[in-house]
Amino acid sequence: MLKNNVGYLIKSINDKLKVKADAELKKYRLTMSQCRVFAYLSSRGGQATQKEIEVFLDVSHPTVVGIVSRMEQNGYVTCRPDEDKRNKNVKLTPQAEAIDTDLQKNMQSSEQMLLAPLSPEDQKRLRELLLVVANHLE
Amino acid sequence: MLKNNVGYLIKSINDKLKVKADAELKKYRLTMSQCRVFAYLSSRGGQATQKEIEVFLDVSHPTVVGIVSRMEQNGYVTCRPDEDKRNKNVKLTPQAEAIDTDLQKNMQSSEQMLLAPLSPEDQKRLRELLLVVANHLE
DNA sequence: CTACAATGTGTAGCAGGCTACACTTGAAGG
DNA sequence: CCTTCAAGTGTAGCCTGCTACACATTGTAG
Repeated sequence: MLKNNVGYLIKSINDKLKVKADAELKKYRLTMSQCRVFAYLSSRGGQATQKEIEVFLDVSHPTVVGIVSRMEQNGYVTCRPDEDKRNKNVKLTPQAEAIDTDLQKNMQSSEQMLLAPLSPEDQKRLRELLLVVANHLE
Repeated sequence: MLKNNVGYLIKSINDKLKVKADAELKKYRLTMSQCRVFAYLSSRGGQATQKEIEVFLDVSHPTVVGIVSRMEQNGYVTCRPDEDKRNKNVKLTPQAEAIDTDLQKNMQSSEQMLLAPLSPEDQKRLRELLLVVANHLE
Protein backbone atom coordinates (compact mmCIF):
# COMPACT_ATOMS: atom_id res chain seq x y z
CA MET A 1 0.00 0.00 0.00
CA LEU A 2 1.21 3.46 -0.89
CA LYS A 3 0.43 4.82 2.55
CA ASN A 4 2.69 2.39 4.40
CA ASN A 5 5.72 3.90 2.79
CA VAL A 6 7.96 5.15 5.61
CA GLY A 7 8.68 8.42 3.82
CA TYR A 8 5.00 9.06 3.48
CA LEU A 9 4.32 8.19 7.13
CA ILE A 10 6.99 10.58 8.29
CA LYS A 11 5.65 13.41 6.19
CA SER A 12 2.14 12.75 7.37
CA ILE A 13 3.14 12.69 11.04
CA ASN A 14 5.16 15.85 10.58
CA ASP A 15 2.29 17.73 8.95
CA LYS A 16 -0.18 16.82 11.65
CA LEU A 17 2.19 17.45 14.50
CA LYS A 18 2.91 20.88 13.08
CA VAL A 19 -0.76 21.78 12.81
CA LYS A 20 -1.47 20.67 16.38
CA ALA A 21 1.56 22.34 17.86
CA ASP A 22 0.96 25.59 15.99
CA ALA A 23 -2.62 25.65 17.26
CA GLU A 24 -1.36 25.26 20.82
CA LEU A 25 1.20 28.00 20.34
CA LYS A 26 -1.14 30.45 18.69
CA LYS A 27 -1.96 32.12 21.99
CA TYR A 28 1.70 33.13 22.25
CA ARG A 29 1.84 34.27 18.63
CA LEU A 30 4.53 31.65 18.05
CA THR A 31 4.96 28.68 15.72
CA MET A 32 6.74 25.37 16.20
CA SER A 33 9.85 26.47 14.35
CA GLN A 34 9.99 29.73 16.22
CA CYS A 35 9.61 27.73 19.39
CA ARG A 36 12.63 25.63 18.51
CA VAL A 37 14.69 28.77 18.03
CA PHE A 38 13.35 29.97 21.35
CA ALA A 39 14.41 26.76 23.08
CA TYR A 40 17.84 26.88 21.52
CA LEU A 41 18.41 30.48 22.55
CA SER A 42 17.22 29.67 26.04
CA SER A 43 19.63 26.75 26.28
CA ARG A 44 22.39 29.11 25.22
CA GLY A 45 21.67 31.64 27.94
CA GLY A 46 19.37 33.69 25.74
CA GLN A 47 21.69 34.59 22.89
CA ALA A 48 23.24 33.22 19.72
CA THR A 49 24.25 34.31 16.25
CA GLN A 50 22.03 33.69 13.29
CA LYS A 51 24.62 31.28 11.96
CA GLU A 52 24.54 29.22 15.13
CA ILE A 53 20.77 29.00 14.91
CA GLU A 54 21.12 27.86 11.33
CA VAL A 55 23.51 25.07 12.30
CA PHE A 56 21.37 23.99 15.21
CA LEU A 57 18.11 23.90 13.28
CA ASP A 58 19.87 22.40 10.29
CA VAL A 59 18.01 24.57 7.82
CA SER A 60 19.17 27.02 5.18
CA HIS A 61 20.07 30.53 6.19
CA PRO A 62 17.20 32.27 4.37
CA THR A 63 14.83 30.16 6.44
CA VAL A 64 16.45 31.42 9.62
CA VAL A 65 16.22 35.00 8.40
CA GLY A 66 12.49 34.62 8.01
CA ILE A 67 11.88 32.99 11.37
CA VAL A 68 14.04 35.39 13.30
CA SER A 69 12.56 38.47 11.67
CA ARG A 70 9.04 37.35 12.50
CA MET A 71 10.08 36.70 16.09
CA GLU A 72 11.60 40.15 16.17
CA GLN A 73 8.39 41.70 14.86
CA ASN A 74 6.49 40.04 17.68
CA GLY A 75 8.92 41.30 20.28
CA TYR A 76 10.49 38.01 21.29
CA VAL A 77 14.02 38.73 20.15
CA THR A 78 16.24 41.69 19.37
CA CYS A 79 19.01 41.70 16.80
CA ARG A 80 22.24 43.63 16.65
CA PRO A 81 25.52 43.19 14.81
CA ASP A 82 28.42 41.54 16.59
CA GLU A 83 31.89 43.06 16.91
CA ASP A 84 32.68 40.89 13.93
CA LYS A 85 30.21 42.74 11.77
CA ARG A 86 29.53 39.70 9.65
CA ASN A 87 27.69 38.14 12.57
CA LYS A 88 24.24 39.03 13.79
CA ASN A 89 23.44 38.47 17.43
CA VAL A 90 19.94 37.35 18.26
CA LYS A 91 18.81 37.72 21.85
CA LEU A 92 15.67 36.82 23.75
CA THR A 93 13.80 39.80 25.21
CA PRO A 94 12.52 39.95 28.80
CA GLN A 95 9.04 39.45 27.36
CA ALA A 96 10.29 36.18 25.91
CA GLU A 97 11.94 35.00 29.09
CA ALA A 98 8.69 35.52 30.94
CA ILE A 99 7.05 32.70 29.00
CA ASP A 100 10.09 30.44 28.77
CA THR A 101 8.86 27.95 31.35
CA ASP A 102 5.41 27.79 29.79
CA LEU A 103 6.90 27.06 26.40
CA GLN A 104 9.11 24.30 27.69
CA LYS A 105 6.12 22.60 29.27
CA ASN A 106 4.24 23.07 26.03
CA MET A 107 6.97 21.39 24.02
CA GLN A 108 7.19 18.52 26.44
CA SER A 109 3.48 17.87 26.36
CA SER A 110 3.55 18.02 22.57
CA GLU A 111 6.18 15.30 22.53
CA GLN A 112 4.26 13.25 25.03
CA MET A 113 1.08 13.57 22.98
CA LEU A 114 2.96 12.32 19.96
CA LEU A 115 4.37 9.30 21.79
CA ALA A 116 1.30 8.59 23.87
CA PRO A 117 0.22 5.45 21.99
CA LEU A 118 3.59 3.75 22.52
CA SER A 119 4.98 1.95 25.53
CA PRO A 120 8.12 3.45 27.08
CA GLU A 121 10.22 0.72 25.45
CA ASP A 122 8.70 1.41 22.06
CA GLN A 123 9.25 5.14 22.51
CA LYS A 124 12.90 4.46 23.17
CA ARG A 125 13.15 2.13 20.21
CA LEU A 126 11.46 4.61 17.88
CA ARG A 127 13.79 7.38 18.96
CA GLU A 128 16.80 5.18 18.34
CA LEU A 129 15.63 4.06 14.93
CA LEU A 130 14.90 7.63 13.88
CA LEU A 131 18.30 8.74 15.09
CA VAL A 132 19.98 6.13 12.92
CA VAL A 133 17.97 7.17 9.90
CA ALA A 134 18.52 10.88 10.52
CA ASN A 135 22.27 10.49 10.95
CA HIS A 136 22.49 8.47 7.81
CA LEU A 137 20.85 11.26 5.81
CA GLU A 138 23.42 13.86 6.87
CA MET B 1 19.18 17.00 24.27
CA LEU B 2 16.86 19.10 22.17
CA LYS B 3 17.78 17.25 19.03
CA ASN B 4 16.71 13.83 20.31
CA ASN B 5 13.14 14.97 20.51
CA VAL B 6 11.14 12.64 18.28
CA GLY B 7 9.15 15.49 16.77
CA TYR B 8 12.36 17.21 15.82
CA LEU B 9 13.86 14.03 14.37
CA ILE B 10 10.82 13.48 12.22
CA LYS B 11 10.86 17.01 10.89
CA SER B 12 14.54 16.80 10.20
CA ILE B 13 14.23 13.50 8.32
CA ASN B 14 11.30 14.83 6.36
CA ASP B 15 13.14 17.98 5.29
CA LYS B 16 16.17 16.10 4.09
CA LEU B 17 14.23 13.40 2.36
CA LYS B 18 12.27 16.03 0.49
CA VAL B 19 15.38 17.83 -0.67
CA LYS B 20 16.98 14.61 -1.91
CA ALA B 21 13.87 13.32 -3.59
CA ASP B 22 13.13 16.64 -5.27
CA ALA B 23 16.66 16.74 -6.62
CA GLU B 24 16.22 13.27 -8.10
CA LEU B 25 12.88 14.24 -9.62
CA LYS B 26 14.06 17.51 -11.07
CA LYS B 27 14.85 15.92 -14.42
CA TYR B 28 11.16 15.09 -14.79
CA ARG B 29 10.06 18.56 -13.63
CA LEU B 30 8.28 16.90 -10.74
CA THR B 31 8.41 17.15 -6.96
CA MET B 32 7.84 14.58 -4.24
CA SER B 33 4.27 15.66 -3.55
CA GLN B 34 3.45 15.74 -7.24
CA CYS B 35 4.95 12.28 -7.47
CA ARG B 36 2.60 11.03 -4.77
CA VAL B 37 -0.36 12.36 -6.70
CA PHE B 38 1.07 10.68 -9.76
CA ALA B 39 1.34 7.36 -7.98
CA TYR B 40 -2.17 7.63 -6.62
CA LEU B 41 -3.64 8.43 -10.02
CA SER B 42 -1.71 5.56 -11.53
CA SER B 43 -3.03 3.16 -8.90
CA ARG B 44 -6.51 4.37 -9.77
CA GLY B 45 -6.18 3.66 -13.46
CA GLY B 46 -5.00 7.15 -14.26
CA GLN B 47 -7.90 9.20 -13.00
CA ALA B 48 -9.48 10.62 -9.83
CA THR B 49 -11.33 13.67 -8.60
CA GLN B 50 -9.54 16.43 -6.81
CA LYS B 51 -11.45 15.51 -3.67
CA GLU B 52 -10.22 11.93 -3.81
CA ILE B 53 -6.65 13.15 -4.12
CA GLU B 54 -7.22 15.36 -1.12
CA VAL B 55 -8.45 12.43 0.98
CA PHE B 56 -5.64 10.19 -0.15
CA LEU B 57 -2.87 12.70 0.48
CA ASP B 58 -4.56 13.81 3.67
CA VAL B 59 -3.89 17.47 3.02
CA SER B 60 -6.15 20.49 2.71
CA HIS B 61 -7.90 21.18 -0.54
CA PRO B 62 -6.03 24.40 -1.39
CA THR B 63 -2.83 22.38 -1.23
CA VAL B 64 -4.21 19.96 -3.80
CA VAL B 65 -5.30 22.81 -6.05
CA GLY B 66 -1.74 24.08 -6.13
CA ILE B 67 -0.11 20.73 -6.79
CA VAL B 68 -2.57 19.71 -9.49
CA SER B 69 -2.39 23.03 -11.30
CA ARG B 70 1.40 22.86 -11.44
CA MET B 71 1.20 19.31 -12.77
CA GLU B 72 -1.26 20.54 -15.35
CA GLN B 73 1.06 23.35 -16.41
CA ASN B 74 3.80 20.80 -16.97
CA GLY B 75 1.55 18.60 -19.07
CA TYR B 76 1.26 15.64 -16.71
CA VAL B 77 -2.46 15.84 -16.07
CA THR B 78 -5.55 17.28 -17.66
CA CYS B 79 -8.57 18.54 -15.75
CA ARG B 80 -12.21 18.64 -16.70
CA PRO B 81 -15.46 18.89 -14.78
CA ASP B 82 -17.37 15.74 -13.96
CA GLU B 83 -21.04 15.19 -14.81
CA ASP B 84 -21.63 16.32 -11.28
CA LYS B 85 -20.17 19.72 -11.94
CA ARG B 86 -18.98 20.12 -8.40
CA ASN B 87 -16.32 17.52 -9.07
CA LYS B 88 -13.16 18.03 -11.03
CA ASN B 89 -11.64 15.04 -12.77
CA VAL B 90 -7.87 14.88 -12.89
CA LYS B 91 -6.35 12.51 -15.41
CA LEU B 92 -2.83 11.45 -16.28
CA THR B 93 -1.74 12.35 -19.81
CA PRO B 94 0.01 9.91 -22.19
CA GLN B 95 3.18 11.89 -21.56
CA ALA B 96 2.78 11.04 -17.88
CA GLU B 97 2.11 7.37 -18.44
CA ALA B 98 5.29 7.14 -20.44
CA ILE B 99 7.38 7.78 -17.34
CA ASP B 100 5.19 5.91 -14.88
CA THR B 101 7.53 2.95 -14.52
CA ASP B 102 10.55 5.19 -14.09
CA LEU B 103 8.83 7.11 -11.35
CA GLN B 104 7.83 4.00 -9.47
CA LYS B 105 11.40 2.80 -9.49
CA ASN B 106 12.49 6.21 -8.36
CA MET B 107 10.12 6.18 -5.39
CA GLN B 108 11.20 2.70 -4.41
CA SER B 109 14.85 3.59 -4.44
CA SER B 110 14.13 6.71 -2.43
CA GLU B 111 12.48 4.59 0.23
CA GLN B 112 15.34 2.12 0.16
CA MET B 113 17.87 4.90 0.54
CA LEU B 114 16.00 6.15 3.56
CA LEU B 115 15.90 2.74 5.20
CA ALA B 116 19.35 1.63 4.10
CA PRO B 117 21.02 1.91 7.53
CA LEU B 118 18.46 -0.41 9.15
CA SER B 119 18.21 -4.18 9.15
CA PRO B 120 15.07 -5.65 7.57
CA GLU B 121 13.66 -6.34 11.04
CA ASP B 122 14.32 -2.79 12.15
CA GLN B 123 12.73 -1.46 8.97
CA LYS B 124 9.62 -3.44 9.74
CA ARG B 125 9.61 -2.29 13.34
CA LEU B 126 10.05 1.35 12.37
CA ARG B 127 7.19 1.15 9.91
CA GLU B 128 4.93 -0.37 12.53
CA LEU B 129 5.82 2.18 15.17
CA LEU B 130 5.24 5.05 12.77
CA LEU B 131 1.91 3.57 11.74
CA VAL B 132 0.78 3.50 15.35
CA VAL B 133 1.85 7.09 15.88
CA ALA B 134 0.29 8.27 12.62
CA ASN B 135 -3.03 6.58 13.33
CA HIS B 136 -3.14 8.06 16.77
CA LEU B 137 -2.79 11.57 15.38
CA GLU B 138 -5.82 11.26 13.11
C1' DC C 1 49.56 46.43 1.08
C1' DT C 2 46.77 44.19 -2.15
C1' DA C 3 44.29 40.78 -4.07
C1' DC C 4 41.66 36.86 -3.32
C1' DA C 5 39.12 33.50 -0.64
C1' DA C 6 36.01 32.43 3.04
C1' DT C 7 32.25 33.64 6.03
C1' DG C 8 27.86 35.49 7.29
C1' DT C 9 23.97 37.81 5.90
C1' DG C 10 20.25 39.65 2.70
C1' DT C 11 16.84 39.29 -1.20
C1' DA C 12 14.08 37.19 -4.91
C1' DG C 13 11.29 33.72 -6.27
C1' DC C 14 9.34 29.18 -5.91
C1' DA C 15 6.78 24.85 -3.71
C1' DG C 16 3.77 23.08 -0.46
C1' DG C 17 1.57 23.23 3.95
C1' DC C 18 -2.29 25.79 6.44
C1' DT C 19 -6.84 28.77 7.68
C1' DA C 20 -10.60 31.67 6.39
C1' DC C 21 -13.78 33.15 3.26
C1' DA C 22 -16.59 32.96 -1.11
C1' DC C 23 -18.89 30.59 -4.84
C1' DT C 24 -21.39 26.99 -7.56
C1' DT C 25 -23.77 22.89 -7.83
C1' DG C 26 -26.70 19.31 -6.09
C1' DA C 27 -29.70 17.25 -2.66
C1' DA C 28 -33.43 17.42 0.61
C1' DG C 29 -37.40 19.54 3.01
C1' DG C 30 -41.36 22.07 3.34
C1' DC D 1 -41.15 25.31 -6.61
C1' DC D 2 -38.25 27.43 -3.27
C1' DT D 3 -35.37 27.47 0.39
C1' DT D 4 -31.83 25.76 2.73
C1' DC D 5 -27.93 22.82 3.62
C1' DA D 6 -24.01 20.01 2.13
C1' DA D 7 -20.20 19.18 -0.91
C1' DG D 8 -16.50 20.43 -3.91
C1' DT D 9 -13.76 23.91 -5.65
C1' DG D 10 -11.43 28.51 -5.92
C1' DT D 11 -8.77 32.55 -3.96
C1' DA D 12 -6.15 35.33 -0.61
C1' DG D 13 -2.72 35.50 2.57
C1' DC D 14 0.37 33.48 5.84
C1' DC D 15 4.64 30.42 7.42
C1' DT D 16 8.52 27.49 6.51
C1' DG D 17 11.34 25.11 3.52
C1' DC D 18 14.49 25.53 -0.60
C1' DT D 19 18.05 27.41 -4.46
C1' DA D 20 20.47 31.06 -6.68
C1' DC D 21 22.46 35.27 -6.60
C1' DA D 22 24.45 39.56 -4.42
C1' DC D 23 26.93 41.96 -0.88
C1' DA D 24 29.84 43.29 3.15
C1' DT D 25 33.34 41.93 6.25
C1' DT D 26 37.22 39.35 7.64
C1' DG D 27 41.21 36.43 7.02
C1' DT D 28 45.15 35.10 4.28
C1' DA D 29 48.79 34.66 0.61
C1' DG D 30 51.82 36.83 -2.06
